[in-house]
Amino acid sequence: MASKTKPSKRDAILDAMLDVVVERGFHEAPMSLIAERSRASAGLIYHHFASKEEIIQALYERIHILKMASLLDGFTPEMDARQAFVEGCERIYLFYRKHQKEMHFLEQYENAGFVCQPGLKASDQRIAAFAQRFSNSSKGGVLNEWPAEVLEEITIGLIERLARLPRKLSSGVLREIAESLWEQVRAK
Amino acid sequence: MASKTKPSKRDAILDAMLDVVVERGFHEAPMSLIAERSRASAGLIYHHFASKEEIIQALYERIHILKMASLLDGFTPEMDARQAFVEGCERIYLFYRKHQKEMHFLEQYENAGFVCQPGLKASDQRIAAFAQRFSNSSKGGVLNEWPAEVLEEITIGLIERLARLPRKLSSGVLREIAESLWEQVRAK
Amino acid sequence: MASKTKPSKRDAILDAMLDVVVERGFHEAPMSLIAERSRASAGLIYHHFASKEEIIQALYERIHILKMASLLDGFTPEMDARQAFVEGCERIYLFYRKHQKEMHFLEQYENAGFVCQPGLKASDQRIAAFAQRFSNSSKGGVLNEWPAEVLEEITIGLIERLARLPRKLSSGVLREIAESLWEQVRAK
Amino acid sequence: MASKTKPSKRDAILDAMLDVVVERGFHEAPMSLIAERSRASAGLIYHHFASKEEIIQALYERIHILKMASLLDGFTPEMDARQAFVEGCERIYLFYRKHQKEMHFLEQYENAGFVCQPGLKASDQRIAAFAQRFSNSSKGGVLNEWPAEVLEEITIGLIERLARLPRKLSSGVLREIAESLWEQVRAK
DNA sequence: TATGAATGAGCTTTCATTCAT
DNA sequence: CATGAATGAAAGCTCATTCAT
Repeated sequence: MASKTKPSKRDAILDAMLDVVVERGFHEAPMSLIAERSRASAGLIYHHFASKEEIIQALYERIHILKMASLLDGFTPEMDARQAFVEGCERIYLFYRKHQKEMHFLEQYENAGFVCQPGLKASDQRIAAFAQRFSNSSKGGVLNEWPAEVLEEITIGLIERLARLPRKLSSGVLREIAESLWEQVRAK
Repeated sequence: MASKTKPSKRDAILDAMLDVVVERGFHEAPMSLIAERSRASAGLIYHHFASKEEIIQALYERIHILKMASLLDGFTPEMDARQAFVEGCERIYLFYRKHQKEMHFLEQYENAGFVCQPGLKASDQRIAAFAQRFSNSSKGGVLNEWPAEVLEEITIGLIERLARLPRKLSSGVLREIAESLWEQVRAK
Repeated sequence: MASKTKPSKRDAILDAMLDVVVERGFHEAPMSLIAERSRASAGLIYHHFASKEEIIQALYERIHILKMASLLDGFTPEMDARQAFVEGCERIYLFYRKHQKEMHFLEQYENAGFVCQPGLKASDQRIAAFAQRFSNSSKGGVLNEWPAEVLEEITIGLIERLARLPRKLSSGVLREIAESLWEQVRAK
Repeated sequence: MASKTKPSKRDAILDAMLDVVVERGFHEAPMSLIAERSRASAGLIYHHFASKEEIIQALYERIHILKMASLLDGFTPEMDARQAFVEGCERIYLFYRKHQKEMHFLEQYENAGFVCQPGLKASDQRIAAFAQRFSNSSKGGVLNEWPAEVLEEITIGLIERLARLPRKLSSGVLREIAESLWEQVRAK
């Protein structure tokens, strides 16, 4: 299972799962509802996926890949660090606004005790380049000496949280925030 | 008797629910397990609570109150703004470290589509004083003109995220971060 | 149990059971509701009665005795048969109107598969006299030769049904019916 | 296949419910027993019906329709009133004898506080013709001036009761009774 | 007599999953 | 690829009953 089939139904099932989990939570996401929403019969769902768990994992993978692609999108190691950072923040913010459901799903997935499959992280060498650039200056990066997890929370993590707020930030305020964050985390 | 102020099964049930939800997520939190962990029979649980949902709401309330109390703890309107902010960040961080389970529960609760009942917010006039102080300078507060939700995410929200990281921050780094945040959000 | 105690609570429990069963049926008559309605605690109910079943049986007995007393009330073997019959019908009709709840309970009790305790029937020799009088003429009674059960249904049984109708019959119509019944069942 | 017109589990479930309720009453009719008797799993029952209540309502409907059909069976407005009445009584009696379980169910259903849903009464214009014929003479019917509910109880209602007696009436006695009832209720 | 917390078997119902068609 | 009737273990919950106080 989980192989590449005619996209339509398989994707419809993933879409339905995404909608239902975001609307109602992992609890209260019965397969019968997934079937109804995706207009697929119970049998067909189990033709595409071995179990409910597998649907969730497949959805997680789909979203994770999407997210990573967006993170790297437009980034090249040659860019000016400040510019890369500020523009990156703006790009990520817009991406998250466009994919609020997906990000909400991720949040729940990570909180609800699902085990993130290995093999997804660092699947790309571009990620390594990105991570290297945005690391502590002592490790050759452009950021200050706070722990890496802190830096991640204070930048991408924060942008993610801001994107989940109901109100959309104006591009002016967004840029101000991004620049302020840069001042906060850049190596001095 | 007469000594221990009712450790009461009610609390044991709430404790069990907290543990189970944090360990396994809202899905995978069957009542039978809550019963076992709290050493209460199914019947007794429903003697104290009308439904599983109600247990979760009661737990949410208990935690919310705890959190609010800690937020305000040690705060007086007479304090210097900077000092109140920095010390507040440190206090909140330590509180969150001490109550990681509770905070993990809150996270899940808010993400999983539960409706926070009203009547919990602004239960105290001290909260109003606190909120007034840490509002935009145009509203008489000590902070800059970013939207209130942004300011909340960038301060308390961020501290909460940092506290959820596995590694504990040293008090030095914590203070550095708190001071940096203050520079970021104070009215200029 | 089931002994004579201070009447108040014991009767309150029986009254509550009567009300609840009539309102909601034997199914949907939980002890918790009986407790609430009778303002007695669960413990107290079980002080008075050994089980739920016993409450129902005690209630049945109470009602049965009441019914039998009313049936015989005013009847003497010396009366003219026709007069005894017609007046009896009227008296029974009025009794049933006054005790609609009790009669509704009886109906359910008999239909729902409860086993009527023996020892209640023919507890009185007056009942025997009554039954003898209103039997087939071939057995020395004043009625025609239809089977006894038929005669019972066509007389007392019918009056009972009429009393259960929402609308109260005028005394004129009631008397007409009673007289018509007499013509139908008397020995010719 | 292609021969038996879906003896379908749905009907087996209704049959099982009928048997169990008649044998043991609405209380004491657990779904587990219905499942066992109908040889359907719990899940399948809830695949066909939304709830236990719905099974009972569906059964009530099935029986009600059966009953109405039998009432009208063989009746035409052209028939002589007396003949229609007497033959009708005989037919109904035999029908009730043949469907004692169904009638017992109806009795319990109506007594136990279930709400008969509308939409079942007067579903047929033949019922209207029947009701018109057997109404008070002042309304164009062939019966006397007693209230309609009284006339119903004294005729169909009574026949129903007689059919519920253990002993079967001989056709001679039955005819005698039917003729006697006709004398009682016909317009004079 | 009186309470009500506590029990636990059993209730109705749900739901992930299977399989004959 | 597609259906949906069917399964059965387990879920949330109820309720008659007990017992320490």
